[in-house]
Amino acid sequence: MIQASQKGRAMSIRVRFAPSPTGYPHIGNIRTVVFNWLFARQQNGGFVLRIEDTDRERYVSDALRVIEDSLEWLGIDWDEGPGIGGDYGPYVQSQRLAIYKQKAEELIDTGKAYRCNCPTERLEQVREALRAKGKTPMYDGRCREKPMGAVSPDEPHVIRLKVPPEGTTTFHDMLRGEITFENRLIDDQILLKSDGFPTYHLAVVVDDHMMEITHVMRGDDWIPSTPKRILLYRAFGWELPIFVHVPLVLGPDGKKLGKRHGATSVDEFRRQGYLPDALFNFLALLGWAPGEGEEQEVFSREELIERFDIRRINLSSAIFSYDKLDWMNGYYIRQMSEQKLLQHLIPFWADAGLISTPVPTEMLPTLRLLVPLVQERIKTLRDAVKLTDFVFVDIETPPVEELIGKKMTAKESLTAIREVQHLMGTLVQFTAEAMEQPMRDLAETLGLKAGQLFGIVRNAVTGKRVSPPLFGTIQALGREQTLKRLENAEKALVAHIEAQQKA
RNA sequence: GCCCCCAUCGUCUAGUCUGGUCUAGGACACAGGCCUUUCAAGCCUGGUACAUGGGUUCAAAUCCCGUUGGGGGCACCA
Repeated sequence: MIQASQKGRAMSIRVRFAPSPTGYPHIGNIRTVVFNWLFARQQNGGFVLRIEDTDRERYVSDALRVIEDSLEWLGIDWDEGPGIGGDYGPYVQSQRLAIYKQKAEELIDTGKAYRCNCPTERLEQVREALRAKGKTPMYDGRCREKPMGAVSPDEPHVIRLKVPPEGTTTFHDMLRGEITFENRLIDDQILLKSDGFPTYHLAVVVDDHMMEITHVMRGDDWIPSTPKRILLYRAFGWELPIFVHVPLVLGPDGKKLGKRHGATSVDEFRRQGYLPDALFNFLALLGWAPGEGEEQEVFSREELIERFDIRRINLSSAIFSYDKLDWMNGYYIRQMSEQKLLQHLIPFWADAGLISTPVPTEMLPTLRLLVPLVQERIKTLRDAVKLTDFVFVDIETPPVEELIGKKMTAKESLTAIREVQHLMGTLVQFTAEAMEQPMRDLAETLGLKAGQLFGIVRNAVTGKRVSPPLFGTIQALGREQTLKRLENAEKALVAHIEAQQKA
């Protein structure tokens, strides 16, 4: 953690991630967080985590914990925030209510805001009427016209911003330039709700100002409501931060990524067996590219920090490609040391109920044998489970058709199985290296292609047509299990041949 | 409905700001091939894109305008 910035460090940039604990952080928001974090780390600036828990109705109790866990898992650290504090705290908005209230009252005193006690039903009616006329639904300003004091501070009410009825409001976006809105289409935004909590607009402006945030980088779904906040900054007489609206991340259907798109929360990606470094790399490249003819796709965190450039963020939204993420994750897996991969794999085997944790010492050699076998075959860590489950649990003897080799009879297959049984039973060293050549020799002796023989054995021993390399698999399985499964296969073939003869 | 943003292969993108070097490059995915005990991995090859109409210019993917398309927003939600 770097020391929280002092006011004197005017040169230092400060950005923030300000999630609302109404759900788990999803991958689209996190992509924007990645941009913020990369920028902060590159500029040696501050990265602030602030919790915007001003919606009491949608509050999810464990969301804060999951948000923190997700960030930590992805290797995104923050310099100030809940738990660790900082010079600008508290960093949880529900602990700052007095500030927002005071700021809202200030605006009433200066004539920039007013109290409104219109009931919800009336507001809905007003909006509906405007909608029916094809106009933008918004508040009609009834309470705005009332004399000061008409709505008592003691009765239930909200505080609204007085938006100029005419003219335009323009702000500068670092990526898009000037964006202009007509004031007559901007609603008299509620700043303070009747429950005493601020709305997003008030809280974010007050906090970004007080916390000296220099760059407000967020999704471009916030563009249409930005003028409301620009007006707020002006009402307070505060300097504007630099606005950077980054494009949204879309689901495969082209719509804003959300709960309906299946696995979207960071937590789900973790559970599915994605590596944090791979996900981070992928996310950094979603809507941003180093350019300059660069064709590299895999970047270390350090490289990304070094090369990230806000100005190179794309303007159009990007569809989240699970295919490319899978490829990248597989790539990272292949780059990993076997020892490291083993450590990553253990929790997944354990979750599947295939092994217990802590891993029993006698189980470790088996796992170590399995790692190189699966390493280049899996795209996610969880893929290893299906690829190796037969090593840990008993298999069903496969249907007899699977035990008969290509272009072979049942009898020939039976002979082959018996020869393999003999071979496996008499091997001095039960290792992949020791069995490969004898097995190849055996195939030749039997007049079979290696593939024919190995196919039969693969089915007999793994119960599958597709498996990791056969000899490594057999070694991992061990002599006892191998012989047992070969015996079962032999019995199945014998039964099949007898049945054929009777018919 | 109104407002705002955006527009290069199916997808992520390079190239657009500083027009010519772009018969548009890379990656993922897909197809074929090689390798091979299956599946992968790896290597090789292939197809697919400047939304559209008008300008400006000797020259436009690149600049301007319209159209179309896509997305987002219009709450006492963030």
